Amino acid sequence: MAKANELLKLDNQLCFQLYSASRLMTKLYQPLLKPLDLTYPQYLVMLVLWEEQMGHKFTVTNLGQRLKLDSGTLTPLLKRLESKHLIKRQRSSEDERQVWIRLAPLGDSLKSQAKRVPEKLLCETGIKEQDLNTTRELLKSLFDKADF
Amino acid sequence: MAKANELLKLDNQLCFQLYSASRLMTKLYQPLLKPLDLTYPQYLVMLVLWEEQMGHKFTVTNLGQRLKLDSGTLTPLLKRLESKHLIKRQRSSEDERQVWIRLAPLGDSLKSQAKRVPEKLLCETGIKEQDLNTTRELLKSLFDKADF
DNA sequence: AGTAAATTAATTGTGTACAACTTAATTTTT
DNA sequence: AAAAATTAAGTTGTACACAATTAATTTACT
Repeated sequence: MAKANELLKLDNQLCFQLYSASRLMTKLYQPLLKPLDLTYPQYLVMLVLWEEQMGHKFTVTNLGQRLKLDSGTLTPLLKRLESKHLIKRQRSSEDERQVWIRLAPLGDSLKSQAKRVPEKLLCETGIKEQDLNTTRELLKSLFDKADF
Repeated sequence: MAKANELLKLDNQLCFQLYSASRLMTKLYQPLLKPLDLTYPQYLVMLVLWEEQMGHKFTVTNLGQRLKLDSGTLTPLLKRLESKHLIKRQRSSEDERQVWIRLAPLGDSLKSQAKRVPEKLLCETGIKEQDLNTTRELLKSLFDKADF
């Protein structure tokens, strides 16, 4: 059937556009994150932490819900951030199952440098902020609409 | 500056929407690909091969350009597809640097099952084909426009 | 209270991604 | 033709992702 063949073509699949756009985006961020010594997923974790005041505590589960990542990904990533002295990991004494994650002073001070990253990205890629917002909204609504 | 703080918020970043949408998409495909015993990136490689007649030969570089993946990713992935007898890898005799990749009979026969995957995905997620097309076009134009 | 069920991180194993490098083969220069 | 540059695929090392499992703890329930 012609229809199924068309659907099967790589370029016609949203999945592939998303997949390659996402990886491209990571590559675009890389040179901007290198001075901060952060990988892209590490940067995302820091973004979440930076949204709150310095003393704010997150559990690993909190971060996971926000970023849609599980402990299998987060635990080693957070250990790497800790070894760079950007965050502190501390097992909760109230509930020994939980581990509190919070900004360390070095991680907090990194925020001012990070603030320049989004505008630099727009600038360097020549992406119009309007186009970017449109795409972002469309993606968000598409995935909010579907029930998963 | 308020503007920079807003830009820094996770939800305002297209990068994060792309990143999580892409991973979500992978997860949605997973149950559909499991019967085919394919991972999502393996499925993408197969899509490229299925676009051509059975005898068509691709080099690793060809596939890499199409999928925007390098040999460091493709070589082990292709070896896994070969071990499942879905493709054949054969070093070219004309140019010994190259390796020809082509569908094996089993890989070719898998195409008929794979044809159902895209429609099943739309069906199971309730995503409207129209919304999907709009997003796909917007993403494509956004990334074609930027010069990278 | 005491046990079952649920929750939280961590661990294990597989499979990408990709930078940087290596090796071998081919092409271009000189 | 020999040297230099380029190209193709593979290798190595690091860092995700994530399914499945485990271990420790807490909560719920009888």
